[in-house]
Amino acid sequence: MKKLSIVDIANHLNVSKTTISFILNGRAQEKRIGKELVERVQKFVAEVGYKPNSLAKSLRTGKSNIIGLMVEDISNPFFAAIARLIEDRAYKNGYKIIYCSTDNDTNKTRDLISMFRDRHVDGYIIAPPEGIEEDISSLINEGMPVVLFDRHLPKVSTDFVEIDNLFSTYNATRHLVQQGYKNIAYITFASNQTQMQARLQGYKDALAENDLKPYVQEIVFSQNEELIMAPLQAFLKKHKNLDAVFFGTNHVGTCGLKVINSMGLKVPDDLALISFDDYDVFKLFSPPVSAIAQPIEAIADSVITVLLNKLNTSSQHISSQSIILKTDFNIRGSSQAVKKAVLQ
Amino acid sequence: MKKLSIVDIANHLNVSKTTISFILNGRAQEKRIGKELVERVQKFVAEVGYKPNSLAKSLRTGKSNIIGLMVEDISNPFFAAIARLIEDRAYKNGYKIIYCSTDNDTNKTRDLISMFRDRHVDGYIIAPPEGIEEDISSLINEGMPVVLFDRHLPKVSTDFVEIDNLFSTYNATRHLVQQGYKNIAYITFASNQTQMQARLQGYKDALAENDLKPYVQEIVFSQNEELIMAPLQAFLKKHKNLDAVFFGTNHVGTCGLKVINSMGLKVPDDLALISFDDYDVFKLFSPPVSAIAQPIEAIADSVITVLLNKLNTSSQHISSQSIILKTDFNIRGSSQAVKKAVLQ
DNA sequence: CAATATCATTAAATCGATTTAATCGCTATT
DNA sequence: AATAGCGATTAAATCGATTTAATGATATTG
Repeated sequence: MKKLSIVDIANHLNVSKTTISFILNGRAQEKRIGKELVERVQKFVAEVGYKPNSLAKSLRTGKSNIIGLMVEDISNPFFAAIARLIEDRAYKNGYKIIYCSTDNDTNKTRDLISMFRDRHVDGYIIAPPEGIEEDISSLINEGMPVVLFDRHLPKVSTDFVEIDNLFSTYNATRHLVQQGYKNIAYITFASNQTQMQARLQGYKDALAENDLKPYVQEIVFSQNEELIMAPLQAFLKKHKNLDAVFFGTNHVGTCGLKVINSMGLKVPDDLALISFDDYDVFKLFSPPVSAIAQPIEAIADSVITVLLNKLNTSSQHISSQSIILKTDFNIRGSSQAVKKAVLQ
Repeated sequence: MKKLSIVDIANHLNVSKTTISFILNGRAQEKRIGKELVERVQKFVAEVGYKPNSLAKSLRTGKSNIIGLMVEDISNPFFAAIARLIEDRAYKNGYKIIYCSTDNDTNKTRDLISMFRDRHVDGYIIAPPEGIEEDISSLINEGMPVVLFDRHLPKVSTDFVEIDNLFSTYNATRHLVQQGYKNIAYITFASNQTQMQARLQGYKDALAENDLKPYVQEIVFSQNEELIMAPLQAFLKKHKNLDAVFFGTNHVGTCGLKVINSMGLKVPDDLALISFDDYDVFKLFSPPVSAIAQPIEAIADSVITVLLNKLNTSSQHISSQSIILKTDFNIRGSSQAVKKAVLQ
């Protein structure tokens, strides 16, 4: 029982395949096709469960109804959650997702973009690594809808969705200062990506305003957690005077907790903590760790809305938009009184 | 600057497109095409960076080099990790992944399978929900390579990769018994899936062997964590005599920890804990929670290896295989002496 | 009534590849 | 000298849709 093609349908009904195609694509009225013919075709198509071959369709029309989604690492809970929400919205709008993890590797990303292009995806959602500016630009020049998220590329003018990174860390750091902490470290992955730089800057700004000395440790990213924990531990051991630590990403945060646990440090008596990204680990740590929660749903919603918009309006000359979303600062592990004071 | 097609190449070189196709598909020798011609074509193709249109290719050959991956929920860290590993291996072998989350919803899964089929994916990797037996069977009957994982469908004979669920919970429960715990509860999601039933059975078996009374709480799955935590909390409040709790999945485990935290229970003095699936939360909880770790890499490796095998050997009459992998029982939060005793 | 519109439908071209079957020029065989 | 065989290449069919341009039939118009 082979799959039926449009020709089979046409033959069986003694109608040309052109007519079938018109009817199935809702152009019956426009083409003034007889009402009973339309019904007869629709009935038969429903009966045998015919579905047009989408490869053939794509080949002819140039559309694939596939969106390419490139995250940094699908096994990172932040990206997994975003991907999940985007997937749902995309499917509801008739789009499928092909996804992949870039590992922030420029060459890998380049390959992946070329594979996506090859597959004729209709649009791209990308958390871009550095160095990929030209490839993205050429996509855009070809008229491809591209939405960046989590970070952006200053040299590329396109739509992107981000959070207010600088204010988030600035605000949280200021909170630490107000609590009376003096020696506040910031530990992050070494990266020139916009979001990482903005977060670092927010921290520095808050310290500078209060004439405090910054302690920054940048760690080279690695799949191997040991290689993250080792320098982290060395840093903490070197700076015995620290009374608070700010983790720049969820991954640094969990690695940091492991180190702190293994060193037997007490939170927040020995060391107060804040992490970027909120996450079960931080809520369940005892005492729970304060964290900056990104608005995952809003990010996913914005990304897909912007992209669908671009897909549906063929005019390429809408000026691109940047959406900057607010984060939530979830203060934990401090007394009720302090919470109130900070939240005003 | 439009994308080049094989015709453009052919015209430019004054050769037929047939020849180009043969050369590009490595059939030059077989077709005895002149050596310098081959070189001339290859040089030009490399020069202009021509890449065959894969849609057209798929349409003609019926192959897509796409693997459909259906997990329960990509935002669940277990599935996210598996997906990531499968993705890597697939890309290395020239396959792309289209993935989706089934939510264990039979109807949604049916739709998704039909979408995958429509896209002509070459093979399927599925963590199947119940009730999808017929759809999977029909895929297999059509000659599609299908590999199930995490669970299997008893009424469908196909390859699958699983862990030894029954032994895992049996062994861990027995450990609790040996530690002297008497009132051990098992909290899980209500599900007839094979892995869930096997885990439950392992727990029951261990208790039965020791003439202990089982306390089982089955919770209806929900996206909303409140709806998981509420019945969980009610259960714990009802059975004040419990001295240990076994969580059947990572999600139940983290929700359980939240409830236990909010109730102010001390672990393991008030309540000893074990969770299925190991996970940062359990390692960082204080004191850390014992957990059964699935061999993520081995699962992903097995799955993709089996599938690639099926894709490469066209003969469909290799008997299907079931791969059952061992888990690691990570005992935490007990004294060194006890650990040694248990591990022998 | 011839010319023109309108209707309803369809033949044929097209998308960009693969693959089958044919072609053409030579050489070897009988 | 006719035929067969081979080597190198290609014309044409095919995959399954969409879309343009055309067709035949009927209705309208001046």
